Amino acid sequence: MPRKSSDEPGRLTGTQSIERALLLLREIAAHNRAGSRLLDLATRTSLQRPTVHRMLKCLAHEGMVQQDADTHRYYLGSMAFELGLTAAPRFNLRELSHPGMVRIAEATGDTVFLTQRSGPDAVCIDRHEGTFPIKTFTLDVGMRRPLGVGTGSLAIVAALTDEEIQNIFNGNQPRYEEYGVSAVTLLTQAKKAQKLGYSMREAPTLAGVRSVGHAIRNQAGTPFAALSVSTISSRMTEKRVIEIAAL
Amino acid sequence: MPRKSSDEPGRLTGTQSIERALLLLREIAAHNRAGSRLLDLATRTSLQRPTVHRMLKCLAHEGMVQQDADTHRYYLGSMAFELGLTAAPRFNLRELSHPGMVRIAEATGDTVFLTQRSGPDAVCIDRHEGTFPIKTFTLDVGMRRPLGVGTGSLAIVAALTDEEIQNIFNGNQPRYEEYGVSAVTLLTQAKKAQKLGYSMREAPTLAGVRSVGHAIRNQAGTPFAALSVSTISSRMTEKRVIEIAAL
DNA sequence: ACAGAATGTCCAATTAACGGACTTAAAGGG
DNA sequence: CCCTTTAAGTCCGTTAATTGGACATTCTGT
Repeated sequence: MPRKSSDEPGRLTGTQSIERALLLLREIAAHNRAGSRLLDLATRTSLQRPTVHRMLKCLAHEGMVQQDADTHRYYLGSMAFELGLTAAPRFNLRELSHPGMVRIAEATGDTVFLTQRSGPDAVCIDRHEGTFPIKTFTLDVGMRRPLGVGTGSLAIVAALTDEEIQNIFNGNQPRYEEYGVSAVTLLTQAKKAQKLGYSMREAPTLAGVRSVGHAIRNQAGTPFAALSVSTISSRMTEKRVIEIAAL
Repeated sequence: MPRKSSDEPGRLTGTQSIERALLLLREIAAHNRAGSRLLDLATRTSLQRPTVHRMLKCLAHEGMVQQDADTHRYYLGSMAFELGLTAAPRFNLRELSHPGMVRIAEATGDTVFLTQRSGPDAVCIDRHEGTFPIKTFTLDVGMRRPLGVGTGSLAIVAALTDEEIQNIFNGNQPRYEEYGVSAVTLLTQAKKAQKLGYSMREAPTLAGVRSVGHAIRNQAGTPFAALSVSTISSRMTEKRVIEIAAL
């Protein structure tokens, strides 16, 4: 029995390799700046090297990923980009949020980020720069990190039910280490955010940078995205909540 | 023996289901405006209905596609969009081409399209409107069609080797019907484009609309993209070639 | 309310994917 | 410069995952 843990019970069947391929794509996407080596991908996905290699060869052949000829590192390919272009018209959250983001950026002078939940991850899908001369670019558009890592991300988590939070934190546990956080500290921060109604934290990497995030819910009430603001000092935290509520 | 034809010889092994899943994604992308029904996808991909259904369920679960709850139609999902955002920074053809597109649009007053090859397909990745009041939007950004359908697309084909052209036309043959063209007429047009150095044709759907396209080659000399211009009348065909050569 | 057509599900047969072991290529260090 | 280490890439017998024929269910139009 090679399957070490039975994982989720609601597992769908007959699609192991597709699931694995998509897992690989997500993992490659999460490290698209620096690229990923074969072994790293195998480790991070808990798949066997030959399996990863075979799948990547196929994905590369189809253009979903591309491999740097010199470094052998893997990146997302042109087909990923093209599919994104095709899918874009149906995902207008960016356009919907844009006026709100501009308003917040103007009111605060700081940079505003739009983050969207994507399964166990959160992806930054837009960024609007403020006028304040010291800019804090803690996120790039397209950046994918495990849910809980990042202020907007944390705001989404905090807005979920306790059961979902547990599931997510359990599932992402091994991945948190890479970002220098632990599931326990995240849980504490999420609890705090639940009380406040918005998430707030000091950037762990850059001292003196503080961010505030607020979740966006759909008609059904489930949070699926978040707006967040990054500043160098701790100015205005309440205002933002009001601003965001206007959306 | 369920495999009816041995297809290409350089077939890679151990990745059947991933190949099929990506085939589905491309097919969904090619009809993302109207969406695709299960049966249509099965027909177009020559896969069995249950197989398609199982794969789509998985892809939907992972967010790569989404199914309209009412119509049951399938569309590209949020994850496709997100992967595209992540991949975008590495694909700067758009930015590189932008000045050239603006220049051509200003010089001609017409709308300019940037088309990129994607395996057996071509995808429109950018569009720049001209000032001329009658606008001919024959292509939307993200639109995916079989190579040969569309003027830019045809320019790419014409710039390939005869062997490749044959392979592509053979492979796409069943798909051309949907677009009201045949491989033989395309071959004639491609030959003509090879002589001219650029592709030109009347839009088959709209009378009085004529387009001109020119392929873009990479360092190795292989064409991977094309610029094309759409006009209502037949004005200026040579100028464009010069303009495009400047890229 | 019914027929036709679509989506969705099940499960035994079989094949396609898996992964342990091996080979080849590239870094790194003495 | 050669030798060690580490990573990438390949092979192939085993077996578990995928396949697809047949059936159930839901929707659509008259």
